[in-house]
Amino acid sequence: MESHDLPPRNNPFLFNPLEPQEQGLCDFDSWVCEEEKGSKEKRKGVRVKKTTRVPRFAFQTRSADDVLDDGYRWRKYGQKSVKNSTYPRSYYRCTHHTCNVKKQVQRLSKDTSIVVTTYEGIHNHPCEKLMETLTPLLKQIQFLASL
DNA sequence: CGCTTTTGACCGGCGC
DNA sequence: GCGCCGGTCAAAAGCG
Repeated sequence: MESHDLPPRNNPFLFNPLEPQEQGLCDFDSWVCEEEKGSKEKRKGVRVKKTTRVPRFAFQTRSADDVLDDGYRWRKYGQKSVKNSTYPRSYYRCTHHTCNVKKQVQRLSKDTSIVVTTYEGIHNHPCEKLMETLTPLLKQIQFLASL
């Protein structure tokens, strides 16, 4: 475990990180975006399965910490070791009921200090954690401003 | 006590 | 059809 050259929780709060112009704000070394995963488009006989157009995007960051705090709450639901990688890949899901955003975290075997995070889907709810931390501050600001 | 993580089982797709 | 591979489930353990 070497020292990461990035602070652990320096992620900006991005609601939709698909904006390319936003990437200057974040610490992502690189990022990839796929519009859809067309794997489920296969038609079996009569019925054409609903085209699951799930936006996916991945980025990799240089961090000693596997799970970087992006402001959402994630529940881990699986972990698998993949081929060509000495390290396992972890699967997380957003804990919000109405929100089934998934992400998977994988550490490169080549470079241990790099973590690849792949998001799948877009959050359909505001970031609670941001609001959580912001609300008391806003109240305090309002209180001070009323003096 | 309610949430999380852990971990092996299970399952579906794909190549042979 | 079979076996590998990757993704998910779910039961039990763990933790604040």
